[in-house]
Amino acid sequence: MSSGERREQIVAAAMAVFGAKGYEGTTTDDVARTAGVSQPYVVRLFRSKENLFLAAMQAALDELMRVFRATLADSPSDRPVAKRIGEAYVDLLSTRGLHQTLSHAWLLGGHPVIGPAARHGFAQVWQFFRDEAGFEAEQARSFLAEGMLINVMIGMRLVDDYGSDARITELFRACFPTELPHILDIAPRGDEPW
Amino acid sequence: MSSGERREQIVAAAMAVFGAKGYEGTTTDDVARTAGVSQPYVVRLFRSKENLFLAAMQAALDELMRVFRATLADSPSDRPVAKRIGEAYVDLLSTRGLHQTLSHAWLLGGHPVIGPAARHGFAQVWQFFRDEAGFEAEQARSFLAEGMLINVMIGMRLVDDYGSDARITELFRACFPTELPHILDIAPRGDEPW
DNA sequence: GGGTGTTGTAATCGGATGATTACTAAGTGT
DNA sequence: ACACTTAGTAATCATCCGATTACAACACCC
Repeated sequence: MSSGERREQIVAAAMAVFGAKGYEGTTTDDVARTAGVSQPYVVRLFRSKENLFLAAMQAALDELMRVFRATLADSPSDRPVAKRIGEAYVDLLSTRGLHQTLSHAWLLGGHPVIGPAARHGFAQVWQFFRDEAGFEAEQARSFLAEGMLINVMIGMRLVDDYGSDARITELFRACFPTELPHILDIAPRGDEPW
Repeated sequence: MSSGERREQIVAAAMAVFGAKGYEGTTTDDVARTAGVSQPYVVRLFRSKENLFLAAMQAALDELMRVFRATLADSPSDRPVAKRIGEAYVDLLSTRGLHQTLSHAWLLGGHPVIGPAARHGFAQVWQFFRDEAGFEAEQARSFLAEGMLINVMIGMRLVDDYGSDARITELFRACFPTELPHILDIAPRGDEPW
């Protein structure tokens, strides 16, 4: 296999594992095993764990923006843009680890290398909503806030309590009045690592 | 000093450090040094790092609920409840690490011990908004979402870019139309550890 | 003033982990 | 056949970290 293909494979594995266990909680060996290669090879291809995380974070951002732009592009325009982008965001749950890798990155603001990269990526997302999607500042803020709540609910594995805890069930119905079955279908659950 | 007082002191230190560096990113020695005691003593008082994190998370939740209930109790009622609780939440930024310790906890859903504790704590917060504050489900959801966005902005150290990045400046003005100076005053900045 | 419990530390251990080194195997061009 | 590059691993190293042990200082009580 070419090293380029291996890199992609490893980045996908890194996104899943970093998302599930966080930056510090993940070992390069975890990623290597998930990708099916040896630990030293991961380090050699990415030079350091820090670099590997940056690659995973960037891949998550790239995929996020790609899907958002595609959603804007093939616009049926029979339904509001915000609704369609929101659905696209939820559909991205099938790209394992994407939301949570970003969530972890957002919390690493104090890290000397990851922090600035995270701030830069976040600013790009804001810019997309304002300039490309045409949202007003207020709408962009509200949209981001909803996204962060979804990230938290996913990261906390709240789906595990859906149906057994009345409060959680109510929260899910408030968040996803229409897409609930889809969410329950594709959200990561407690059976995943950690 | 009594061991009870020491515990409180160490829990406060743990909240600050866990908030800044996350669960896995924090060492028991970090917490010990911040609290001004030796590392073995921290381990002996809390039995394990995991237990120490649970104590810090619980302390953050207790303080959060205490302040929220106090805000409800001494109600001037000249201003809407949601506004006053929102301000109380921002004021809690002066309790170093509270928001971010909770943020990290919310992302540890896959952890066999911390995960269930986090879900339980989160459900309690939801219950407070619904039963004690009298919010409708929709309002509670929206309120939680705003809180999560604030947590992310704080954890990312976005304040560091306020004034130098136009997009970030705009985001802050959208989030805090009135409280901006106060936020810039009390939010943790890049000069803190990590 | 010696026994007993409490607060606290120094020293250390064992396992984990990121990184490095040295090596193998398989192309690829000549 | 032979040099050279590329993909990949096994073995190992140095460091870090959570936990344990053993011990010191001090208070309180009788």
